[in-house]
Amino acid sequence: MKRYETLHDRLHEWYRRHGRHDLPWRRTRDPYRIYLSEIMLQQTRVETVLERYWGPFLERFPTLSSVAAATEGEVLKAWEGLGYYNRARYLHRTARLCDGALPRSAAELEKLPGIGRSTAHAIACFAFDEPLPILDANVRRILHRFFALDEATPSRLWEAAGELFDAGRPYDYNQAMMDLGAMVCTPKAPECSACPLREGCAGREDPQRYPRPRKRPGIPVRKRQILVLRRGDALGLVRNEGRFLGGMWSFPQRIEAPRSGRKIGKVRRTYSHFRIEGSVWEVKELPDEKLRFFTPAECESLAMSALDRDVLKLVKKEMQ
DNA sequence: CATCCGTGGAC
DNA sequence: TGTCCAAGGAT
Repeated sequence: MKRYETLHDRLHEWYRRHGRHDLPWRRTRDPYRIYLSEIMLQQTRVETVLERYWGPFLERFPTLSSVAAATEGEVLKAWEGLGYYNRARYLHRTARLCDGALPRSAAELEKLPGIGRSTAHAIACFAFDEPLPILDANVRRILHRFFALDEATPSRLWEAAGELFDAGRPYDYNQAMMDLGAMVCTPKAPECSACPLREGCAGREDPQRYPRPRKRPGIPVRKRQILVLRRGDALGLVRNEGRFLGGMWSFPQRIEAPRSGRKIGKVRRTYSHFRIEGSVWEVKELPDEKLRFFTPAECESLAMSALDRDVLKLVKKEMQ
């Protein structure tokens, strides 16, 4: 596509000068590390991954084989605090499916659990130089503005992504677009005057108009009773099944308050689509529950959600 | 196509 | 405090 040659040149020059070249996953071609970064960064801020997860996780799991050799629980533990824990379970499944090495094409990568089209393209491009565009939140916002799209289907956005794509320098193009979206073409106050694509941008007169903001339904509040059963120094926990916090250990929850027990505090937490307001009770008995008992020290090696970590903190205060 | 799936920072 | 949102994918 000759049409965007000048804009591509400006984009690359902007990226050379302002890009985040020090990001650790840009300083490696190790497919596993690139893959891990793409999974960690799904719906997660760069700063969070950079500061709290990248180093510790790689120290514990330096290779794809080391992930495959671990239990799911161990991988979840290393993922603790990052959220969207299905990512960690898919990572574990993928590691076991791959037997040491990731496939080298986007088509094969996309067949693996937890890897969709955009992530497959990202890994294939960044690790194996396959010339394919990505379509993350940054690129999507740029495309909405560049082509003045109020709203667009995924199909239309992929088409737009392919149109603006620079197949001649796929690695730098994709990285540059993500940086541009994160640093210049931002959601709230885009700096169009600093944008290397401004001359071709159909939306630059009113960038805030694109994309049209999605109506967010209010999230419901779920009131829950959180039950703490002690057996000596040990606490009764259950392992979540299903997709919500699947594989993570939690204090049991009920809708109804216990008939007897002592209230020791409150916790609240907002998830992606609901909020929990929990009353924490110390109870003496808890029928019909598949409990396993762990001391607070043993809990440190279990994968627990942020809410259950808050509950555990309350309980430890009570036990002193 | 709509809904589900966490967390914490910015404002 | 409430709201938005950040390198998406599975169902």
